[in-house]
Amino acid sequence: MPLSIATWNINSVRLRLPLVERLILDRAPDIICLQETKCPDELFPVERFHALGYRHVEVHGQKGYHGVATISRLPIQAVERRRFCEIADSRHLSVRFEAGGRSILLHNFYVPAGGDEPDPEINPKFRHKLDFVSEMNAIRAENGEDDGAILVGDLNIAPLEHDVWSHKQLLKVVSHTPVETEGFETMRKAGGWVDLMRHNVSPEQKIYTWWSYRAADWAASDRGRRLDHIWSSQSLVAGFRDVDILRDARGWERPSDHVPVIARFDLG
DNA sequence: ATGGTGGGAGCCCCA
Repeated sequence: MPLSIATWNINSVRLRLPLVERLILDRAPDIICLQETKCPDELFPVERFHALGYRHVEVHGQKGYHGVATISRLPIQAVERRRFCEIADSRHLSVRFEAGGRSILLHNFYVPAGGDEPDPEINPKFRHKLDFVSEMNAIRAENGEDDGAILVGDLNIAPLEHDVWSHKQLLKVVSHTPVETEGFETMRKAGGWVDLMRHNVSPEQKIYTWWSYRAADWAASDRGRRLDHIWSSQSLVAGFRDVDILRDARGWERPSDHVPVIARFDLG
């Protein structure tokens, strides 16, 4: 049974609903995980997704900032909307669904960006980011209840050298500092997670999913970072097929600064 | 060598 899961930081779901519709028409992913929806739950455009064949919509939003949503053609049940660092931000939603006779838990995350100054002593946003990632150590790929798990989202960290356009120039830039990248990889491995975007791609090859709005020509300068991720439990790796990064979406009209990433599985 | 852009709220926050 084929299964495709998309993750996309949409940067306002109401403003960019036409872009999500374009993704649906082009790719028809079975499940779409959005971040930065910036939409209170009662104003989420649920009916539009129903009309497009996505009958199952779970949201965890708030006014103005943050917010995640998981939109599905397959039946899903909301499992949890977790709070991290004892702050009421809407940054996590997990759902359960069945595919190929297996029960799968799907986590959708929006990790704090962390501000500009990479010093937790003087920048509380950076402290929050480090604490948030540390608390993610509790999110395990094998949980004893499900047959597998997938974790996606805007994790706001580019862990490897070739996840950024210039490793050397970004070592002191939030998203690629050693304290972030090391904590991130430690957390991923401790949780039993496999980095699917790198599973069949050489660590020497550049991968980006985000390009800043503050570039005169994002495509020409191509100063990107891999901030969006798709992980799975070891149990789903045999069924994993490939990942597609929709770079073209960065050039769509009024784009998000992130592009959709789609993982395809074939679960027997 | 610095500021560049964008969304949402509401006279400034966050990315």
